[in-house]
Amino acid sequence: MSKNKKVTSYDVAREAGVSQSAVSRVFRPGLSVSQKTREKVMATANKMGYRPNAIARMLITKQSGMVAVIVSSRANENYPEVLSQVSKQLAARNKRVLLFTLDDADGVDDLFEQIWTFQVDGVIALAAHFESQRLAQFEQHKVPVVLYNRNVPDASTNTVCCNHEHGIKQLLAELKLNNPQSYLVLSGPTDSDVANERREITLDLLEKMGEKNVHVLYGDYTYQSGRDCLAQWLKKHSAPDAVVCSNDTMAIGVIDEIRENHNIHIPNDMSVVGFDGIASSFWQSYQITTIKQPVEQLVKAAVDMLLEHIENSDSPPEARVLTGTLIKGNSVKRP
Amino acid sequence: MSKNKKVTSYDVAREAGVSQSAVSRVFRPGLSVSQKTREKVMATANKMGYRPNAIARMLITKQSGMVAVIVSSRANENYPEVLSQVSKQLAARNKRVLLFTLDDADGVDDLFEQIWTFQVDGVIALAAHFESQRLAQFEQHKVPVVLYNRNVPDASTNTVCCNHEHGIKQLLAELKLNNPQSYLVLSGPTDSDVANERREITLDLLEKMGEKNVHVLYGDYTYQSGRDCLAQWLKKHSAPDAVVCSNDTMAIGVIDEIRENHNIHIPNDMSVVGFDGIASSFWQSYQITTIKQPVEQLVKAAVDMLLEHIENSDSPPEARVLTGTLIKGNSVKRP
DNA sequence: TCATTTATTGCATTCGAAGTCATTATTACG
DNA sequence: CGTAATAATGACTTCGAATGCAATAAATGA
Repeated sequence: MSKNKKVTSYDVAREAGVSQSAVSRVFRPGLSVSQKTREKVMATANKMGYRPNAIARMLITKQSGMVAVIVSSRANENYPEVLSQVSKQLAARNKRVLLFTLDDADGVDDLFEQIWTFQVDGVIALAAHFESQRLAQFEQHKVPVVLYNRNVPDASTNTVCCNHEHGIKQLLAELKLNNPQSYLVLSGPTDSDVANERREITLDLLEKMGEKNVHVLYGDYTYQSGRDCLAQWLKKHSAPDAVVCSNDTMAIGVIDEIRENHNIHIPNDMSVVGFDGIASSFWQSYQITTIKQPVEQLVKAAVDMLLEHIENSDSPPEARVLTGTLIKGNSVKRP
Repeated sequence: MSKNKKVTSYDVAREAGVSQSAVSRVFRPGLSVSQKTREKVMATANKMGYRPNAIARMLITKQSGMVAVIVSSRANENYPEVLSQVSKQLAARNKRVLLFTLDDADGVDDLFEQIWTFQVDGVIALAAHFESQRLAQFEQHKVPVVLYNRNVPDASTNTVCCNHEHGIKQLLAELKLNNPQSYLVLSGPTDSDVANERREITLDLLEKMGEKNVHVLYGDYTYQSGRDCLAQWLKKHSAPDAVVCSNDTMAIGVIDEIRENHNIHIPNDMSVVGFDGIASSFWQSYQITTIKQPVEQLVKAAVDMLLEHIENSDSPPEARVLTGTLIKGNSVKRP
């Protein structure tokens, strides 16, 4: 029945007839306390409903035990799974998630203010785009950061990423089995680094394959944009043999648009591939041929890396690239 | 170029030739500081890269500015949207989100420990089940809490919820247009309060409508469980005329199962309804008749309520019930 | 049993900003 | 110009737990 004010370590100490230090030591693991006082303190602490105040602890230890997780609105549909994994895996390492959602570029200034003032131990950014000068700030403030799902060429930042080139190569090989004569590349928004990377890799590979008949359209990763792009295209052009989408959601949109408004059969008349391996890409009605990102391993890599840098502030930046798995769905004809 | 240690208000004060109090005042809005010192302090602060330490502030003000958001694994597919809304709306009210994911009942003890130690200003629980004795703890610790998407009968807790009864009534009325002879109710998991509520309401209403041929199956809110339940059922029984699913994801599973393995046409031979109005329920290939939850308004209600209780600790508990909108899709035949 | 090592304990200080209060600088006004 | 009212400022204390250090108790060995 705690009346009105919070119970502090002093209150417990007084009640248990020990010093405040003793109480503190009982609640810190691995410190020298006799069995007798430990029990005595624990008993009174429980009785009084005492819980150590993490804020005070943070102030003195200079470790907040919190990791800022930044979710950009450009993160695609697999972000809920990623976020849930991040939370779980950080919890297992005794870190809490301070969540920030980033809507537009405007919010970045404020976001960074928050990050510095909240003294987070580290930062994980999901698919967010930061200028390199922003990234430099992390170093200045000595806050370790890991970029999830982003490749930074200059290699001075910690990144975890799925191997886009390898994945897209596999997808294109799968498409090539049917020897398509025309390609439509459905890119994500140009303000998404991942989208740009996927598009450029796709175009490069297609060029290397000697494909001439390649066109690019720009969506925004959403279902509707997948539909709209395809509808738009078919108004003026004939159907492409293969559609390469930068993510599964747009691929689903493409499939639905074709189904509703056009007399084209997938995969017989047209092939569609996606990327990510989100849950709905496996649904019976779609069964998209795609690359499934190894989310759990990616997150594990990100968390491991972040904690390494938190514990060891001078470990060098690192880029980990994991390989996704090709899912042979039913949106590409199998000869 | 901050060398190694963090810049504190004292450092800025010394550099700017003022007292620490002055620096503090500059960074607190609405306090009496002359234009001259304000500028002087701001200048040196910027030069030195000073940011107020939120941890220290929390300690003295006894306000962490953080709200714990608990996401239960039982939260269904619309939780990413909810979470994103929560984060946005709390940010607008100058609160940060400390995210906790709750996997199983085991984690609850630990979760509550964390909540108390981190001195959060309030808690929003998404679709989580807590024993009433747990809820009492919030009161003891004087931490305001709002349960999202949960109805608690005893009314001593703040809750925000979609009007299940009204919604389900509309869905059943929609089904009734085809005068179905048999109903299959596909419930969510029994350890989810929302699932139980939706199921019981459904059964009550069906009984009041005088329907005799009603059967219940239990899934776990997932796509696969929707498929499995229906497959299982059809092995031994004939197809029901109407399937009432506790959420959209299972409804999608039901539709896909029918499409793949059975010669039954939806909606001509069988009607299916869902609940939630998740994005994929609108997709062309499904177009489920469902109730769309007013997520933004629900979250706004939750956030408003929480902040009201944070600012005014003796305001009485409140239950807000918002009404969802019936989406007339294509999974129920329209006479 | 006594000296010596080792395990416990308490005191006092620290973390960094905020707020109280008394003091000083400004302004307003008769 | 003097006085009252107001604004601005700084010294000092506070929040609650952690920790270095010194003091004390327990354990070990001779």
